[in-house]
Amino acid sequence: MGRGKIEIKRIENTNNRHVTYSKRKTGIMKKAKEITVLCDAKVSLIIFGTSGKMHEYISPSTNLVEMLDAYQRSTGKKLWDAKHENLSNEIDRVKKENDSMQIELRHLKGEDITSLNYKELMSEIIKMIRKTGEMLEEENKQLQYIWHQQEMANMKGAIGERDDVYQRVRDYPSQMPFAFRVQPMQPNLHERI
Amino acid sequence: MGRGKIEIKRIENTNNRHVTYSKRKTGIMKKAKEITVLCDAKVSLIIFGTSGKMHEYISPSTNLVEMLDAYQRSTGKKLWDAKHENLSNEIDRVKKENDSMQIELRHLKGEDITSLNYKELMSEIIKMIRKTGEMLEEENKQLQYIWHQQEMANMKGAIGERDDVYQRVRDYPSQMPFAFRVQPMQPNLHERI
DNA sequence: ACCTATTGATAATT
DNA sequence: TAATTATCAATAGGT
Repeated sequence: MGRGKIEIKRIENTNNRHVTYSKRKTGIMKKAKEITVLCDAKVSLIIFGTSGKMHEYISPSTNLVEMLDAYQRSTGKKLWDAKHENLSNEIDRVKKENDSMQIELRHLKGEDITSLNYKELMSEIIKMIRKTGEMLEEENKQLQYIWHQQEMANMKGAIGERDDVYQRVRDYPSQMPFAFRVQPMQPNLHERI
Repeated sequence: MGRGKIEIKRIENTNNRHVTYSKRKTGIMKKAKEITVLCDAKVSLIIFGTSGKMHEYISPSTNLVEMLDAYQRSTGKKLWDAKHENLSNEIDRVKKENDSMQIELRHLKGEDITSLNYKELMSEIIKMIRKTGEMLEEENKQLQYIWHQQEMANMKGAIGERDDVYQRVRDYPSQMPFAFRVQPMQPNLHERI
């Protein structure tokens, strides 16, 4: 398009190259503006000439950051530098820490396993401890009762009553009168926990 | 440049607009390539049409990130500061979440009250349970031993030995031979917790 | 998509 | 540089 056709290859004559750059730069900018208006397009155009001078055109309906966001969404390419990566990585790291803490919390609260919370769980443990203690206390009472019975028998000096004592032991506790049960030797066991 | 002059304003006919977009997009891309080759220029061209489809051209001698770095150096505008700030804010947010969870965890584990962690606390509880069990088991053994001694005494029918039995009970367990100790009636107590 | 009359861009010249 | 202009390139509208 000019006084003669030209090959598309680097223009070696410096002056010619600069002149052509200037003219074509104007032309491409104009084209960018035109397609923006005519076709509702969004254009980002940045040109650096050999001199290092920069020229840009951005469609008025947008801005460069928005364009680049759209670019990344569209291509999946990441434009960020190392700083950006680092920040993203730190977010990931902290989020993972977060997750594991959340899991630990859930475990402690027992939500995911027993549907009991921490307080309820502790209360269950304490009940179990008390029950264990009571079972052993019952044993003690039983033995103390037997001893007591035996003492009584011995006091009377009547050897013949021994069979009766054995009988009572076998049927304990159903037949043992409540009045004979002794107090536990660790009466305040549960308060100590 | 066509069969008739056109005004540079939005083409309302959708089909015409899309056709024109396609043609002019091709044209501007070609121009970008040409100025790149002819004039040693570096071009970044990104276009989004109304359909949302993206097209780009970057001079082969460079890449988008390099172009944007040059852009920032050239204009002094910072393209990524906004992004960085957003990321930093998210880090802060997540870290705060983290902190409050850590506080909750410490409360649950009782670290702030007893300076024991959860495992240590549980271990203490289990020790206490065992100790409780053992104490009661000792009591049982003691009573069973006494009963056993009394039985022996009764078997012999010797009432005079009674004082001796009382003596042994008072000094228990230091003087009681190990061989006389009976097995606990709840041998697997600790495993049940 | 293709065609082509017509406008637009620009290379060489001044 | 800037203006001119002959020529080539791009494309609007029609098929």
